[in-house]
Amino acid sequence: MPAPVQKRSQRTRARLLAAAEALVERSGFDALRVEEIVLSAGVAKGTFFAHFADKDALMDELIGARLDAHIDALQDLPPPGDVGDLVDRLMPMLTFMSCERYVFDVILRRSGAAAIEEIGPIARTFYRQGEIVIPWIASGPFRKDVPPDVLAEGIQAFAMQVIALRFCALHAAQGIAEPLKRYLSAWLLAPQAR
Amino acid sequence: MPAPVQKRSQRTRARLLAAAEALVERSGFDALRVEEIVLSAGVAKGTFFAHFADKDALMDELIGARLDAHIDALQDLPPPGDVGDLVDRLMPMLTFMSCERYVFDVILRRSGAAAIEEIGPIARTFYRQGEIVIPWIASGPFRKDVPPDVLAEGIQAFAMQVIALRFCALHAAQGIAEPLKRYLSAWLLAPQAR
DNA sequence: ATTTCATATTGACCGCGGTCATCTTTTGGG
DNA sequence: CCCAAAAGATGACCGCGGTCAATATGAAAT
Repeated sequence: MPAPVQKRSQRTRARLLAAAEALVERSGFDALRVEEIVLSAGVAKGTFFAHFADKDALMDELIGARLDAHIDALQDLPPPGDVGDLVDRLMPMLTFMSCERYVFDVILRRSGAAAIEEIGPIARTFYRQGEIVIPWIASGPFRKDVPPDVLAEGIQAFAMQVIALRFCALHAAQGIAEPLKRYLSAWLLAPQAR
Repeated sequence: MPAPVQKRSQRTRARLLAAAEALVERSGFDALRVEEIVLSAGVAKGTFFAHFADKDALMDELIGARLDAHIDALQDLPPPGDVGDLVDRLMPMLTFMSCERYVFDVILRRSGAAAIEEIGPIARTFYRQGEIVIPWIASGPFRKDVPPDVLAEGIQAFAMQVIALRFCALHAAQGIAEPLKRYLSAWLLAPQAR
């Protein structure tokens, strides 16, 4: 982890990531086992933990990569025309975030930086999402009495809330988009505009 | 767990809870080990899991009890005069929720019901909190263009957001109350009133 | 080439949550 | 009072994440 210097080390790390990716492809994130990864990559167990602080750090990498791809797709779009637009754009990412309970748990644990210097991939995607959404909010048809960065943080808070509720049997029936649109209409629009 | 019938069973369960409580008192929630609990309670390990589905279920019980005490303190109060009042009332509970990272993790996992029939203590406290806060919102000086139950859910979302941010090194410095007041001022007040 | 030292790798081992076949105790019916 | 069935308790065992002293391998210095 602390700056891999030898190229052998880089290859090993790449093999571990590739093996993990393949296993996830086959049976999902929740079923991923460190033992299977090292077996498939042909290295010893200890080697894994020489490259990743713990299993969560690997998940951070894998999940962060997918989130990043979703964020990339949002880049360079014009501001959304209304709340429905906004939610529709976020939906692919939110759907992935809620594809497995375990995935959402990892995201919750990792969405904040563990330390100032070492911000993980997932935490970085939250930051990137802000960078994209804030200008949208600022130039779109949304309330102006609250700073756009605060509104953007609120969007993340409500998104997490909706996903969390989705994992309860009580709320599993309704999807993510509808409740989120309800929340964000209240959050992003000035009363007279609603 | 499925309706304890014999009184011997009830005593064992009570001993387990008492032992766990004592251990938490001494060294906190995070350091709690099932082995220590059963050792201290004088029962076998398997017995523990005959009374609690898993360790989380016990934590649900312990943490839920403390949350309940905080909710009790809110009962029968008049509506808060403003957002600051509201946050001040919630602070004791939020402070407990953020006393340990592990405690917050358990609350996150358990705040939704696992199944319709079996709502855990923590999920129940979230419901209770709603029952108390909704009338406050409805009769207090807050915006009326959004139903009070939606506003109450938003309060919970923002509270979780603020606590989650507190566990990041980047945001640890600022407390919980100030950021929460900022969010809730934007959430609960109509623009012209701010 | 040989030595040397930082860097990588190894795998036996540990901690701890959770399981289950087996044994013990309680209870209700005769 | 006795006995069978249900309820409860037991502890050896397992899965899996994570550790660490020992070992191997690269690369720079002589």
